[in-house]
Amino acid sequence: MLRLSKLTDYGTVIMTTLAQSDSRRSATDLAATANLPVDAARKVLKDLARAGLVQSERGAHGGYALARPAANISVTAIIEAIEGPIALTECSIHDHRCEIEQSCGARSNWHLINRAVRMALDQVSLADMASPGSGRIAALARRFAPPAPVSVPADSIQRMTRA
Amino acid sequence: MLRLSKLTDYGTVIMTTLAQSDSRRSATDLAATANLPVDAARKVLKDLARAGLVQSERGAHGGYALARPAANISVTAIIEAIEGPIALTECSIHDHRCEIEQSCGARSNWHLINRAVRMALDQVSLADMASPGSGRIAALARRFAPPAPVSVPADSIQRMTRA
DNA sequence: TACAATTAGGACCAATTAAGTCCTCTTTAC
DNA sequence: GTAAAGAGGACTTAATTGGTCCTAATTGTA
Repeated sequence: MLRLSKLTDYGTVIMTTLAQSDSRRSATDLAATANLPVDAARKVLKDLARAGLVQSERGAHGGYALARPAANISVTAIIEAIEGPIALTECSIHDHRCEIEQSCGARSNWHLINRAVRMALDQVSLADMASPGSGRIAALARRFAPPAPVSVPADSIQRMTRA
Repeated sequence: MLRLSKLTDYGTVIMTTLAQSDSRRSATDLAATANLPVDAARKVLKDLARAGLVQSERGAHGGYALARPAANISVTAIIEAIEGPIALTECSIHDHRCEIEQSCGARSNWHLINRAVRMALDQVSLADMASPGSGRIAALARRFAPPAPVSVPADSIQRMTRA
Protein backbone atom coordinates (compact mmCIF):
# COMPACT_ATOMS: atom_id res chain seq x y z
CA MET A 1 0.00 0.00 0.00
CA LEU A 2 3.05 2.24 -0.18
CA ARG A 3 2.83 2.67 3.53
CA LEU A 4 5.51 2.45 6.17
CA SER A 5 4.83 -0.13 8.82
CA LYS A 6 3.61 1.01 12.20
CA LEU A 7 6.87 -0.08 13.79
CA THR A 8 8.76 2.20 11.44
CA ASP A 9 6.47 5.01 12.36
CA TYR A 10 7.18 4.30 16.01
CA GLY A 11 10.84 4.31 15.11
CA THR A 12 10.74 7.85 13.84
CA VAL A 13 8.81 9.00 16.89
CA ILE A 14 11.25 7.33 19.24
CA MET A 15 14.23 8.74 17.41
CA THR A 16 12.66 12.17 17.52
CA THR A 17 12.20 11.80 21.25
CA LEU A 18 15.77 10.67 21.65
CA ALA A 19 16.98 13.62 19.60
CA GLN A 20 15.32 15.89 22.10
CA SER A 21 16.86 14.22 25.14
CA ASP A 22 20.31 14.94 26.38
CA SER A 23 20.90 11.81 28.38
CA ARG A 24 20.51 8.10 27.93
CA ARG A 25 16.92 6.87 28.18
CA SER A 26 15.54 3.42 28.90
CA ALA A 27 13.07 1.75 26.56
CA THR A 28 10.32 2.00 29.18
CA ASP A 29 11.00 5.64 29.67
CA LEU A 30 11.02 6.39 25.95
CA ALA A 31 7.81 4.49 25.40
CA ALA A 32 6.12 6.46 28.15
CA THR A 33 7.30 9.81 26.80
CA ALA A 34 6.36 9.00 23.24
CA ASN A 35 3.12 7.37 24.27
CA LEU A 36 3.85 4.05 22.62
CA PRO A 37 3.29 0.42 23.61
CA VAL A 38 6.35 -0.58 25.62
CA ASP A 39 6.99 -3.93 23.97
CA ALA A 40 6.79 -2.43 20.52
CA ALA A 41 9.18 0.31 21.51
CA ARG A 42 11.62 -2.28 22.80
CA LYS A 43 11.46 -4.16 19.54
CA VAL A 44 12.08 -1.06 17.49
CA LEU A 45 14.96 0.05 19.67
CA LYS A 46 16.63 -3.30 19.19
CA ASP A 47 16.42 -2.86 15.43
CA LEU A 48 17.77 0.65 15.65
CA ALA A 49 20.65 -0.53 17.81
CA ARG A 50 21.51 -3.32 15.40
CA ALA A 51 21.62 -0.81 12.58
CA GLY A 52 23.99 1.35 14.58
CA LEU A 53 21.68 4.35 14.82
CA VAL A 54 21.46 4.24 18.59
CA GLN A 55 23.98 3.11 21.16
CA SER A 56 22.72 0.82 23.83
CA GLU A 57 24.00 0.29 27.35
CA ARG A 58 22.91 -2.80 29.22
CA GLY A 59 22.34 -3.33 32.90
CA ALA A 60 21.03 -1.05 35.59
CA HIS A 61 20.94 2.57 34.42
CA GLY A 62 21.33 1.28 30.90
CA GLY A 63 19.34 2.61 27.99
CA TYR A 64 19.66 4.15 24.57
CA ALA A 65 21.14 7.29 23.08
CA LEU A 66 21.67 8.47 19.52
CA ALA A 67 24.86 7.07 18.07
CA ARG A 68 25.57 10.28 16.18
CA PRO A 69 24.19 13.80 15.85
CA ALA A 70 20.57 13.97 14.68
CA ALA A 71 21.63 16.01 11.68
CA ASN A 72 23.64 13.04 10.49
CA ILE A 73 20.82 10.53 10.64
CA SER A 74 18.51 10.41 7.65
CA VAL A 75 14.93 9.25 7.60
CA THR A 76 16.04 6.68 5.06
CA ALA A 77 18.42 5.22 7.62
CA ILE A 78 15.63 4.87 10.16
CA ILE A 79 13.27 3.28 7.68
CA GLU A 80 15.84 0.83 6.42
CA ALA A 81 16.94 -0.07 9.93
CA ILE A 82 13.46 -1.30 10.69
CA GLU A 83 12.03 -2.59 7.48
CA GLY A 84 15.00 -3.22 5.26
CA PRO A 85 15.90 -1.65 1.93
CA ILE A 86 13.37 0.65 0.33
CA ALA A 87 11.92 -1.14 -2.67
CA LEU A 88 8.76 0.15 -4.26
CA THR A 89 8.58 -2.94 -6.39
CA GLU A 90 10.10 -6.37 -6.15
CA CYS A 91 12.32 -5.63 -9.12
CA SER A 92 13.66 -2.33 -7.83
CA ILE A 93 16.06 -4.29 -5.64
CA HIS A 94 16.28 -7.97 -6.47
CA ASP A 95 16.84 -8.89 -10.02
CA HIS A 96 15.57 -12.22 -11.24
CA ARG A 97 12.97 -12.75 -8.57
CA CYS A 98 10.11 -11.53 -10.71
CA GLU A 99 8.49 -13.93 -13.15
CA ILE A 100 7.55 -11.36 -15.74
CA GLU A 101 10.98 -9.77 -15.73
CA GLN A 102 11.73 -10.88 -19.27
CA SER A 103 8.71 -9.32 -20.83
CA CYS A 104 8.59 -6.29 -18.59
CA GLY A 105 9.61 -2.96 -20.03
CA ALA A 106 9.17 -1.11 -16.76
CA ARG A 107 11.98 -2.64 -14.75
CA SER A 108 14.84 -0.28 -15.46
CA ASN A 109 12.52 2.62 -14.90
CA TRP A 110 11.36 1.37 -11.52
CA HIS A 111 14.99 1.21 -10.53
CA LEU A 112 15.37 4.90 -11.23
CA ILE A 113 12.09 5.89 -9.64
CA ASN A 114 13.02 3.96 -6.54
CA ARG A 115 16.25 5.87 -6.41
CA ALA A 116 14.49 9.19 -6.71
CA VAL A 117 12.15 8.40 -3.84
CA ARG A 118 14.99 7.13 -1.75
CA MET A 119 16.94 10.30 -2.33
CA ALA A 120 13.99 12.43 -1.36
CA LEU A 121 13.78 10.58 1.94
CA ASP A 122 17.51 10.71 2.26
CA GLN A 123 17.50 14.44 2.37
CA VAL A 124 15.39 14.61 5.48
CA SER A 125 17.42 14.31 8.64
CA LEU A 126 16.31 13.39 12.10
CA ALA A 127 17.15 16.93 13.14
CA ASP A 128 14.59 18.14 10.63
CA MET A 129 12.01 15.71 11.94
CA ALA A 130 12.61 16.83 15.48
CA SER A 131 11.82 20.47 14.77
CA PRO A 132 8.06 20.83 14.44
CA GLY A 133 6.99 22.27 11.12
CA SER A 134 10.56 22.19 9.96
CA GLY A 135 11.37 24.91 7.49
CA ARG A 136 13.99 22.73 5.88
CA ILE A 137 11.48 20.02 5.07
CA ALA A 138 9.07 22.56 3.66
CA ALA A 139 11.88 23.91 1.50
CA LEU A 140 12.63 20.39 0.34
CA ALA A 141 9.04 19.79 -0.60
CA ARG A 142 9.23 22.92 -2.68
CA ARG A 143 12.35 21.73 -4.41
CA PHE A 144 10.46 18.65 -5.58
CA ALA A 145 7.69 20.59 -7.21
CA PRO A 146 7.63 20.11 -10.97
CA PRO A 147 9.72 22.64 -12.92
CA ALA A 148 6.95 22.93 -15.49
CA PRO A 149 3.56 21.27 -15.35
CA VAL A 150 4.28 17.81 -16.66
CA SER A 151 0.87 16.31 -16.78
CA VAL A 152 -2.56 16.38 -15.32
CA PRO A 153 -2.34 17.63 -11.74
CA ALA A 154 -2.66 14.59 -9.57
CA ASP A 155 -5.30 16.21 -7.43
CA SER A 156 -7.70 16.00 -10.32
CA ILE A 157 -7.77 12.25 -10.29
CA GLN A 158 -11.30 11.19 -9.84
CA ARG A 159 -11.45 8.22 -7.67
CA MET A 160 -14.79 6.67 -7.03
CA THR A 161 -15.41 5.16 -3.68
CA ARG A 162 -15.35 1.45 -3.79
CA ALA A 163 -17.85 0.82 -1.07
CA MET B 1 7.00 -2.13 3.87
CA LEU B 2 6.99 0.89 1.63
CA ARG B 3 6.17 -1.38 -1.23
CA LEU B 4 3.55 -1.08 -3.91
CA SER B 5 1.14 -3.96 -4.04
CA LYS B 6 1.56 -6.52 -6.76
CA LEU B 7 -1.68 -5.42 -8.36
CA THR B 8 -0.31 -1.90 -8.67
CA ASP B 9 2.79 -3.28 -10.23
CA TYR B 10 0.63 -5.18 -12.71
CA GLY B 11 -1.20 -1.93 -13.30
CA THR B 12 1.91 -0.14 -14.47
CA VAL B 13 2.86 -3.03 -16.71
CA ILE B 14 -0.59 -3.16 -18.25
CA MET B 15 -0.68 0.57 -18.77
CA THR B 16 2.74 0.39 -20.37
CA THR B 17 1.50 -2.30 -22.70
CA LEU B 18 -1.56 -0.24 -23.53
CA ALA B 19 0.60 2.78 -24.23
CA GLN B 20 2.42 0.76 -26.82
CA SER B 21 -0.73 -0.46 -28.56
CA ASP B 22 -2.63 1.55 -31.08
CA SER B 23 -5.96 -0.17 -30.86
CA ARG B 24 -8.32 -1.33 -28.16
CA ARG B 25 -7.22 -4.52 -26.39
CA SER B 26 -9.20 -7.03 -24.38
CA ALA B 27 -8.20 -7.94 -20.84
CA THR B 28 -7.31 -11.48 -21.93
CA ASP B 29 -5.17 -10.15 -24.71
CA LEU B 30 -3.38 -7.67 -22.47
CA ALA B 31 -2.73 -10.29 -19.83
CA ALA B 32 -1.22 -12.59 -22.44
CA THR B 33 1.01 -9.87 -23.87
CA ALA B 34 2.19 -8.67 -20.48
CA ASN B 35 2.49 -12.18 -19.13
CA LEU B 36 0.18 -11.67 -16.20
CA PRO B 37 -2.51 -13.79 -14.54
CA VAL B 38 -5.73 -13.06 -16.44
CA ASP B 39 -7.98 -12.64 -13.44
CA ALA B 40 -5.62 -10.23 -11.80
CA ALA B 41 -5.32 -8.23 -14.99
CA ARG B 42 -9.09 -8.02 -15.20
CA LYS B 43 -9.32 -6.75 -11.66
CA VAL B 44 -6.69 -4.11 -12.24
CA LEU B 45 -8.29 -2.95 -15.47
CA LYS B 46 -11.58 -2.47 -13.69
CA ASP B 47 -9.87 -0.21 -11.15
CA LEU B 48 -8.13 1.72 -13.88
CA ALA B 49 -11.40 2.19 -15.72
CA ARG B 50 -13.16 3.41 -12.60
CA ALA B 51 -10.43 5.97 -12.10
CA GLY B 52 -10.88 7.18 -15.64
CA LEU B 53 -7.40 6.25 -16.81
CA VAL B 54 -8.60 3.79 -19.42
CA GLN B 55 -11.76 3.77 -21.47
CA SER B 56 -13.63 0.53 -21.61
CA GLU B 57 -15.97 -0.76 -24.28
CA ARG B 58 -18.24 -3.63 -23.42
CA GLY B 59 -19.55 -6.42 -25.58
CA ALA B 60 -17.97 -8.35 -28.40
CA HIS B 61 -14.85 -6.60 -29.71
CA GLY B 62 -14.84 -4.58 -26.54
CA GLY B 63 -11.74 -3.91 -24.52
CA TYR B 64 -9.63 -1.14 -23.09
CA ALA B 65 -7.67 1.82 -24.39
CA LEU B 66 -5.93 4.71 -22.69
CA ALA B 67 -8.33 7.48 -21.87
CA ARG B 68 -5.74 10.14 -22.67
CA PRO B 69 -2.22 10.41 -24.08
CA ALA B 70 0.39 8.51 -22.09
CA ALA B 71 2.29 11.72 -21.51
CA ASN B 72 -0.68 12.99 -19.53
CA ILE B 73 -0.93 10.04 -17.20
CA SER B 74 1.32 10.10 -14.17
CA VAL B 75 2.58 7.14 -12.22
CA THR B 76 0.88 8.68 -9.21
CA ALA B 77 -2.44 8.45 -11.00
CA ILE B 78 -1.92 4.77 -11.68
CA ILE B 79 -0.88 4.02 -8.13
CA GLU B 80 -3.78 5.91 -6.62
CA ALA B 81 -6.26 4.34 -9.00
CA ILE B 82 -5.38 0.94 -7.64
CA GLU B 83 -4.44 1.41 -4.04
CA GLY B 84 -5.89 4.74 -3.06
CA PRO B 85 -4.13 7.88 -1.90
CA ILE B 86 -0.42 7.70 -1.26
CA ALA B 87 0.12 7.87 2.48
CA LEU B 88 3.47 6.91 3.92
CA THR B 89 2.02 7.05 7.40
CA GLU B 90 -1.48 6.95 8.76
CA CYS B 91 -1.27 10.59 9.71
CA SER B 92 -0.06 11.85 6.37
CA ILE B 93 -3.63 11.69 5.14
CA HIS B 94 -6.20 11.16 7.86
CA ASP B 95 -6.01 13.42 10.81
CA HIS B 96 -7.31 12.16 14.11
CA ARG B 97 -7.06 8.49 13.39
CA CYS B 98 -3.75 8.08 15.18
CA GLU B 99 -3.74 7.63 18.94
CA ILE B 100 -0.44 9.30 19.59
CA GLU B 101 -1.27 12.29 17.45
CA GLN B 102 -1.33 14.64 20.42
CA SER B 103 2.11 13.85 21.64
CA CYS B 104 3.66 13.35 18.24
CA GLY B 105 5.98 16.00 16.93
CA ALA B 106 6.51 14.28 13.62
CA ARG B 107 3.08 14.66 12.14
CA SER B 108 3.37 17.93 10.26
CA ASN B 109 6.68 16.80 8.90
CA TRP B 110 5.29 13.52 7.59
CA HIS B 111 2.73 15.56 5.75
CA LEU B 112 5.46 17.40 3.91
CA ILE B 113 7.56 14.34 3.28
CA ASN B 114 4.56 12.57 1.87
CA ARG B 115 4.03 15.46 -0.47
CA ALA B 116 7.62 15.36 -1.64
CA VAL B 117 7.44 11.67 -2.46
CA ARG B 118 4.13 12.14 -4.17
CA MET B 119 5.53 14.89 -6.30
CA ALA B 120 8.48 12.79 -7.29
CA LEU B 121 6.13 10.09 -8.51
CA ASP B 122 3.94 12.69 -10.09
CA GLN B 123 6.66 13.77 -12.39
CA VAL B 124 6.99 10.41 -14.03
CA SER B 125 4.52 9.92 -16.84
CA LEU B 126 3.31 6.74 -18.42
CA ALA B 127 5.08 7.82 -21.59
CA ASP B 128 8.34 7.82 -19.61
CA MET B 129 7.61 4.37 -18.24
CA ALA B 130 6.90 3.05 -21.69
CA SER B 131 10.27 4.03 -23.08
CA PRO B 132 12.86 1.57 -21.79
CA GLY B 133 15.65 3.23 -19.87
CA SER B 134 13.89 6.54 -20.20
CA GLY B 135 16.25 9.46 -20.30
CA ARG B 136 13.65 11.67 -18.72
CA ILE B 137 13.39 9.48 -15.65
CA ALA B 138 17.14 9.33 -15.34
CA ALA B 139 17.21 13.12 -15.53
CA LEU B 140 14.59 13.27 -12.84
CA ALA B 141 16.55 11.00 -10.58
CA ARG B 142 19.46 13.37 -11.03
CA ARG B 143 17.32 16.33 -10.10
CA PHE B 144 16.57 14.68 -6.77
CA ALA B 145 20.17 14.24 -5.83
CA PRO B 146 21.11 16.29 -2.77
CA PRO B 147 22.39 19.81 -3.56
CA ALA B 148 25.02 19.44 -0.90
CA PRO B 149 25.76 16.34 1.13
CA VAL B 150 23.24 16.55 3.93
CA SER B 151 24.20 13.63 6.01
CA VAL B 152 25.83 10.28 6.02
CA PRO B 153 25.42 8.72 2.58
CA ALA B 154 22.64 6.24 2.94
CA ASP B 155 24.63 3.51 1.26
CA SER B 156 26.89 3.39 4.25
CA ILE B 157 24.20 2.11 6.54
CA GLN B 158 25.43 -1.05 8.05
CA ARG B 159 22.61 -3.42 8.35
CA MET B 160 23.29 -6.72 10.00
CA THR B 161 21.51 -9.73 8.77
CA ARG B 162 18.78 -10.79 11.10
CA ALA B 163 18.95 -14.48 10.46
C1' DT C 1 27.08 -12.08 46.85
C1' DA C 2 22.43 -11.43 45.76
C1' DC C 3 19.18 -8.60 43.56
C1' DA C 4 17.03 -5.39 40.64
C1' DA C 5 17.14 -2.92 36.35
C1' DT C 6 18.05 -3.28 31.60
C1' DT C 7 19.10 -4.79 26.95
C1' DA C 8 19.50 -9.11 23.52
C1' DG C 9 17.34 -12.33 20.96
C1' DG C 10 13.72 -14.76 19.69
C1' DA C 11 9.18 -17.44 19.72
C1' DC C 12 4.38 -17.12 19.37
C1' DC C 13 -0.36 -15.79 18.21
C1' DA C 14 -4.07 -12.85 16.58
C1' DA C 15 -5.49 -9.53 13.29
C1' DT C 16 -5.06 -7.46 9.06
C1' DT C 17 -3.98 -7.22 4.25
C1' DA C 18 -2.90 -8.93 -0.23
C1' DA C 19 -3.35 -12.25 -3.94
C1' DG C 20 -5.63 -15.16 -6.48
C1' DT C 21 -10.27 -17.40 -8.01
C1' DC C 22 -14.77 -17.64 -9.19
C1' DC C 23 -19.65 -16.40 -10.02
C1' DT C 24 -23.44 -13.79 -11.93
C1' DC C 25 -25.16 -9.92 -14.54
C1' DT C 26 -25.05 -6.55 -18.44
C1' DT C 27 -23.72 -4.99 -22.97
C1' DT C 28 -22.81 -5.47 -27.84
C1' DA C 29 -21.47 -7.47 -32.47
C1' DC C 30 -22.70 -10.85 -35.69
C1' DG D 1 -29.86 -16.06 -30.02
C1' DT D 2 -25.31 -16.60 -29.03
C1' DA D 3 -20.65 -15.66 -28.07
C1' DA D 4 -17.34 -12.25 -26.56
C1' DA D 5 -16.37 -8.95 -23.42
C1' DG D 6 -16.64 -5.82 -19.32
C1' DA D 7 -18.92 -4.72 -14.31
C1' DG D 8 -19.26 -5.81 -9.81
C1' DG D 9 -18.38 -8.30 -6.19
C1' DA D 10 -17.85 -12.56 -2.97
C1' DC D 11 -14.80 -15.84 -1.28
C1' DT D 12 -10.43 -18.39 0.09
C1' DT D 13 -5.91 -18.79 1.10
C1' DA D 14 -1.43 -17.02 1.98
C1' DA D 15 1.59 -13.54 3.74
C1' DT D 16 2.63 -9.79 6.67
C1' DT D 17 2.18 -7.03 10.66
C1' DG D 18 1.40 -5.89 15.31
C1' DG D 19 1.44 -7.02 19.73
C1' DT D 20 3.02 -10.22 23.72
C1' DC D 21 5.82 -12.93 26.23
C1' DC D 22 9.84 -15.68 27.69
C1' DT D 23 14.60 -16.66 28.74
C1' DA D 24 19.36 -15.24 28.64
C1' DA D 25 23.21 -11.88 29.48
C1' DT D 26 24.90 -7.44 31.69
C1' DT D 27 25.72 -4.18 35.10
C1' DG D 28 25.13 -1.06 39.09
C1' DT D 29 24.05 -1.19 44.04
C1' DA D 30 22.63 -2.82 48.72
